[in-house]
Amino acid sequence: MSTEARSNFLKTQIQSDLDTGGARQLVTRFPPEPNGFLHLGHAKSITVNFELAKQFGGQCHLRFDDTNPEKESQVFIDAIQEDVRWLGYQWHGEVRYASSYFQQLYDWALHLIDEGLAYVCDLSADEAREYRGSLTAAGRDSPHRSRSIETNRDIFERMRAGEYPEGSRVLRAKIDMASPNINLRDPILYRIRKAHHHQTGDAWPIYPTYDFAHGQEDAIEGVTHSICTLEFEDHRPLYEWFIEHLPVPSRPRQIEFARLNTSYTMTSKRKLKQLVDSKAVDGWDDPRMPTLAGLRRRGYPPAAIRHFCEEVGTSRSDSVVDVAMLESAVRNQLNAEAPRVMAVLNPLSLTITNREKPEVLAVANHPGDESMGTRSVPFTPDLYIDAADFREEANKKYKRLVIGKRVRLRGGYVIEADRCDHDSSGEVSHVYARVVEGTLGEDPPDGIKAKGVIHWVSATAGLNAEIRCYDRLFSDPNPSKAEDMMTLLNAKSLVRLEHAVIEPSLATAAGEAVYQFEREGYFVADRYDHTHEKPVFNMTIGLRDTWSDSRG
RNA sequence: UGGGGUGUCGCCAAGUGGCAAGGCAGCGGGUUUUGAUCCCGCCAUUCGCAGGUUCGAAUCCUGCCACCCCAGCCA
Repeated sequence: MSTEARSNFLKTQIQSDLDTGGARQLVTRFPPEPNGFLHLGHAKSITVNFELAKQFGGQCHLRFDDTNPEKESQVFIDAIQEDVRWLGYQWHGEVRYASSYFQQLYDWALHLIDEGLAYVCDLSADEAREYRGSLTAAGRDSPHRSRSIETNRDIFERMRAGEYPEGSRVLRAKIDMASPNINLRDPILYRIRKAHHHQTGDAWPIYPTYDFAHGQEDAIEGVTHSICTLEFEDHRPLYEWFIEHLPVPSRPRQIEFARLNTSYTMTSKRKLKQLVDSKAVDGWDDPRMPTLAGLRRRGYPPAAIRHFCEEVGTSRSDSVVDVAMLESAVRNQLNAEAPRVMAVLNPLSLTITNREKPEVLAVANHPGDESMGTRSVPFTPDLYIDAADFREEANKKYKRLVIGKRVRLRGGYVIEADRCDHDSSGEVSHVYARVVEGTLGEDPPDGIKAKGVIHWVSATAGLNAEIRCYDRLFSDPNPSKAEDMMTLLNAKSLVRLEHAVIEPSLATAAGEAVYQFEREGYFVADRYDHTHEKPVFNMTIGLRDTWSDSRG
């Protein structure tokens, strides 16, 4: 996969700004509000900001945009930092908080009042909405718009002192109630919130709004390029208005890009919460969730997520990226780095009738990377193979074990099946086969080659394991467009296999270690539930499959 | 019907007046002790539509059309 940086409008613009001296060194920032868990969409934003800083030799800050205490908490602050680090990024300097700038923001609000550019408005929320007008009709001036500077200063200072109840008044910028851009119709700068803040405690009874805070936060930190998503485009004139009318230490610039949407996925916080609350999934870090915690538990390597974000590109057009692209990035990464092992998901007993003594085979850990070495795999007379790998009879396209035919046991001998037993319901319950001598690392001496290769595990030395097979959470490519997404849930998004058997080398697997179970897919030792006594693996992603039972 | 955006292969996406990159998906073929990987090949005479300017247009102009965002004291 190419890590070659492809051109995009952000890089072009930044290069131009750097060339013309608009900025000496690039400074970006990832500014989440600590009110929820990070998901794939955030990963895109994180990658964009950190990679840009890396590419241009600049720096990227992590700043919590914590201006609305009622929705925020320390739990999210901690989780977000862990997720950003897990993704592979380290922000420049200390973690920053919008709340650290509350005093400066307050002083700047006073500055606007003194300049006659802000006023206290006593309209209720409902009245304010009515005065704001509509998309097609201009708004009307608030009756409090012409208060004197002295009066505004006095009331605002009392707001700050906590003298008024919530909702009783707000501070507004005096811009233009008739602007076709509704964000410019005297936007609210401060509202009264008698809420305990996770960082500032009870120091403030008033809190700045996003619009009044964000650009100034950027300016304080020397952020040169404030990169956000398209829905903030209409806010840019306001962002610039504050920068122009306030004595800020630098002049940041806002640039917007299209947020990442992925098919078969949904990243609305509200809907994700619905999935958790309704128990459709097992929590915010369920392996089927698009949260970073979920992707992590699923076994998606951070490098794969980064590559995916790079490959998808950054543009300004609304789009829905095929989730197959993400899956491809994951396979790509794992193919290179995951050691190979064998595990039988649906065990079928197979007895080797011409062997009595156990043997130990040395099997390569990676077919294309000798440096990954070999491991010992016990080969005993009693084995398990997957039920799907045996048929009493089959056509020529079936390249697995068939009575009277040969197949190679991966990493071991070629065997030939002789007969099988059936259970009371007629299902095959036991297969009997023979080793074809002289086939360890060699083709059969008689020239009759094996039809294919199947994986296996010693029944006596193998370990029982729980394997959780995951599939896409939704069966529809566009769940977020649906009236009721719950009807679009994939009923088979989780299949628990309680009786899988894994090869003994896996006894020492560490939590979060990812392996390729040969011929099946990539599986990760669950970071919470996996123990050496009771192994639990999650299916990260299956191997690419260009063959299906319908063809054979 | 106000304002702001976006339209290039099934899905992303480069391209910035000189004659359509790349990835994903798909389809052929080869190698293979994973029906994986890997390797080779195929996959837009055409850039939302219609006009115009130009020797030359996806790129410039005009007019349409479609889709997305905005009326929180959320971010």
